[in-house]
Amino acid sequence: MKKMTRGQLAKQTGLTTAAIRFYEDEGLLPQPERSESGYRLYGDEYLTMIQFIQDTKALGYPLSRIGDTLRKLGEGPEMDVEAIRELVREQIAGIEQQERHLAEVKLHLGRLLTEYDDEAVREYMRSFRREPEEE
Amino acid sequence: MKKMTRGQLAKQTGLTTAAIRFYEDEGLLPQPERSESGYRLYGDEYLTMIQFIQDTKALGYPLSRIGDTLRKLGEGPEMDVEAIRELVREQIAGIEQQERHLAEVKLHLGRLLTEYDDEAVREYMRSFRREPEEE
DNA sequence: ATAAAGGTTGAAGTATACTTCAAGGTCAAG
DNA sequence: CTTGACCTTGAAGTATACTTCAACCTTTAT
Repeated sequence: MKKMTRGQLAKQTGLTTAAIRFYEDEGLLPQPERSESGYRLYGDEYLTMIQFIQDTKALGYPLSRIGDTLRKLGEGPEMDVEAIRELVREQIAGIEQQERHLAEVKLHLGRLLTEYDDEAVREYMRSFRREPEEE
Repeated sequence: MKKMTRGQLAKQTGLTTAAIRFYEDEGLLPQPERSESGYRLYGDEYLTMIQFIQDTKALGYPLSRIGDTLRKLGEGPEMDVEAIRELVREQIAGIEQQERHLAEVKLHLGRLLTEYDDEAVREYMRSFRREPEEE
């Protein structure tokens, strides 16, 4: 398998080299192999891990938590498969909660476009303004 | 209409009083009316605005952008209704993109639970580990 | 063989979103 | 009429997630 330098990995993933370095420093990514001269050599497993980081970040999880999960996933064959499934289930539950929230907000906004006329939109706008001050 | 103090508004919205102050300082919320003694008095329109901030923040928008939108919404009756509809459409498009992304990630994770057996899960775990280094 | 492009390190800087501190004024209850 | 909860302000501090700087070494192309 061909290994990548940090710059190549950055290009593949859309991250900056500095961001990859940061993730390594924070323990989200394990230290990769090095070449004779000290260059880091990243295998394809780094693409998988970074994909996981990007997906999970999009769900709003902090890097600290992502790092925890990622380290558990990498713990090795001695790790309980059921524990992994549980991690995955948690993640899915989080996604579903977010889906419900999005649907709710979307419904609210959508009504402005479909069910209401211009006067209703003006009304909505008024709810964002201070009422006329009566002295 | 009864007005609230900052603490009451905080309780209603789940924010801290310091966060509300911060939003005012940043221009997300307009300066509210004051009592004789200088206490801020918030009307119900602040509940609407803070709900909007919380919804929009959940979509991943930065406060700066939320502030822009919120100020436009509050600009007054002279603002073009079509411009408001356009803002709302943009917001909905953002939600839909996020929904698609969530569905994709969920599908990927879901397959681990339903379609694959323990060996497949182990395989997935292996993709998070460095391959054995051959010298 | 040299120059540009890209790699290495330690360390400091930035942006976002708040929180916490300090020092004081106000209000409602007992 | 004082105590405690809550309000005010300016200013500094914190957490997260990176980015940028400086100084130097390696690889690739001409």
